[in-house]
Amino acid sequence: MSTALSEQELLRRESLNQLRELGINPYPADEYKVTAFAQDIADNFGRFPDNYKKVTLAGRIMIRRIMGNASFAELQDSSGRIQIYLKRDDICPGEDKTLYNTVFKKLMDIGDYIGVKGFVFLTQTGEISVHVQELVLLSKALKPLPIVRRDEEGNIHDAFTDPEMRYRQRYVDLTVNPEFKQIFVNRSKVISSMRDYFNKQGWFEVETPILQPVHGGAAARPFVTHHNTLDMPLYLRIANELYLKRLIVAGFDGVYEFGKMFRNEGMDRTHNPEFSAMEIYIAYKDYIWMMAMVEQCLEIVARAVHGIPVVQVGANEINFAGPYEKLSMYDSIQKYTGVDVSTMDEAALRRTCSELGIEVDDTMGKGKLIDEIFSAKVEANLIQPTYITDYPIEMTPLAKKHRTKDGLVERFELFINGKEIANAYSELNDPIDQRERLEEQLVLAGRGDHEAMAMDEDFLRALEYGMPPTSGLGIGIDRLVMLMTNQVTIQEVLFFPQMRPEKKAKVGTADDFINIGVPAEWVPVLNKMGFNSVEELKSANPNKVFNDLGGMRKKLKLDLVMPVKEIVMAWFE
RNA sequence: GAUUCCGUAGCUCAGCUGGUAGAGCAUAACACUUUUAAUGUUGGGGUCCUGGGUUCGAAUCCCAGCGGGAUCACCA
Repeated sequence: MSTALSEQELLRRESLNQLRELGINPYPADEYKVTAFAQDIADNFGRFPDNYKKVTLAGRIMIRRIMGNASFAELQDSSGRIQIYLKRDDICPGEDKTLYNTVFKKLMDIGDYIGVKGFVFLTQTGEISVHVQELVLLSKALKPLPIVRRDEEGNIHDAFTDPEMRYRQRYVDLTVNPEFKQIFVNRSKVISSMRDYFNKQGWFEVETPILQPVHGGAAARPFVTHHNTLDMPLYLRIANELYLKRLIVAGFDGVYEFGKMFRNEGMDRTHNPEFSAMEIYIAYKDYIWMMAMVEQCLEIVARAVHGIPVVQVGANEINFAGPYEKLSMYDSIQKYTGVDVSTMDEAALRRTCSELGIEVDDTMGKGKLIDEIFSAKVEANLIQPTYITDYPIEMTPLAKKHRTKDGLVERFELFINGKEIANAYSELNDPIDQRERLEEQLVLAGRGDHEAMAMDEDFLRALEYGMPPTSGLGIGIDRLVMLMTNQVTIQEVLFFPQMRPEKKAKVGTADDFINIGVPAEWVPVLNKMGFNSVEELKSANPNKVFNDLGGMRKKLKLDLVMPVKEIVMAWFE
């Protein structure tokens, strides 16, 4: 798909042609050996000026200030920006001043990648700058970047903030708003510090199927696809829990996986259809042990990102150092509503919900009703890390029955800043109990709960061979990253959040025009004249098009060979 | 899915009770050898999201659609 080109895009394409005519390859293949970075120079030039007498940098031109035979520009590399100083007679020591007068001043643009060699110095106004002695073009940019300007006080003018454009064109966002890169650097630290911690404990990183014949391990609607060779439906995983447990059956003591999960549900600022989760299963442990492990792990993560365990999230200071508060689900409901739901049956729970003003429907079982009360009345109050423990058995088909409390399971969820971050069980390893619990899910599914779990016979078979007592944990990585980077929306912590497809511009491709005989270099001109598809062109008057082509050539000062009339007429046949 | 706000130049945005579209930056030309939101002078650049309707006349009012934001609902 191509779109009609703007004036600036046409000019940049014309500059591209002129560069080639000057014998300059706008997209050279050679390695460019970089020896210095903007941030390092800014940090260390003052102390070690001798180290910067010969530097090579590469990056994009972001600002130009041309003053006759000398110019300043700002070069942006992966680490930051640095000012460069170009003097005509320094980069063009001989008679030929083309490199400065034409290439730099006329044919290069904001956004182009260049390489510079030179020495670092201090300008009269005291700005650390690179005095350029050699300048090369590394890659020509054909689309103009949005211009974001910063003044002396650091105020940002003309900020590029439209969320739609930032998410759809993340490459533009991170180029002109490089401060957002830090979120993704911190995201990487969250994941790598967790992985380091697990590996140090001797746990084993694994990969399990994303395409699953049965979608198990969680309650959610899946994406369905189809495998042609097997001629069967496959589901994108909503969880990997049942596969990781199979690996515990197989004899690994500790297995973990970072991976994408896919849920065909709503999208909002905390939900993306694909999201990242970490699940870990450790043999011979229980959920009490797991709480201590999570405390240790999250403190390490917070320190990896911030250096300290205390993280500012919105108006709250969250302390990730353990131990965290522990509250049973029933106690938490009692604490925040004053109602004791521990002995209620389904009918009593329904009455309680209506008294509390909570909407329910007929498909909801006892477990779901309790969860509704919890979600509505308790969750938002849990700011500091808090373990909610001992859930009703009905809402947790994969957790072991509580060792002492009837009707409950050994489960905790970790809430931080009012959001669920982690979920853990003493895993159910009694195959007969597991079968009954999954059968109860089928009953719920029959009542219309489309999130009830499916039966997985192979998983049950694995349990029948024997799974050691095991504790398992899942952590929502995106939400953890949101906490660690103080972001309110999941889109800000995903490079490429899901968006509706862009509206298709109703224009033909350049190839469509070329196929009817239009020279490639004239296609943008036709677009400029308003012909965005071959059909539009063919419905025009051929003689007028021929005349207008000449007019456009003159108007845009295009250095193109005018096609002869017969060729233009042939476009209309 | 509901409610609500928004969609104008490459970018950020003005545009009143309807009268043929404006600014800053970017861009083009000229000047300028230490500037830094560089500066000065002069230009060019628009499917006012799309499609209907009302009207002598619509960027503006009405309807529908598309896209996005926010809030709510859904979502362990």
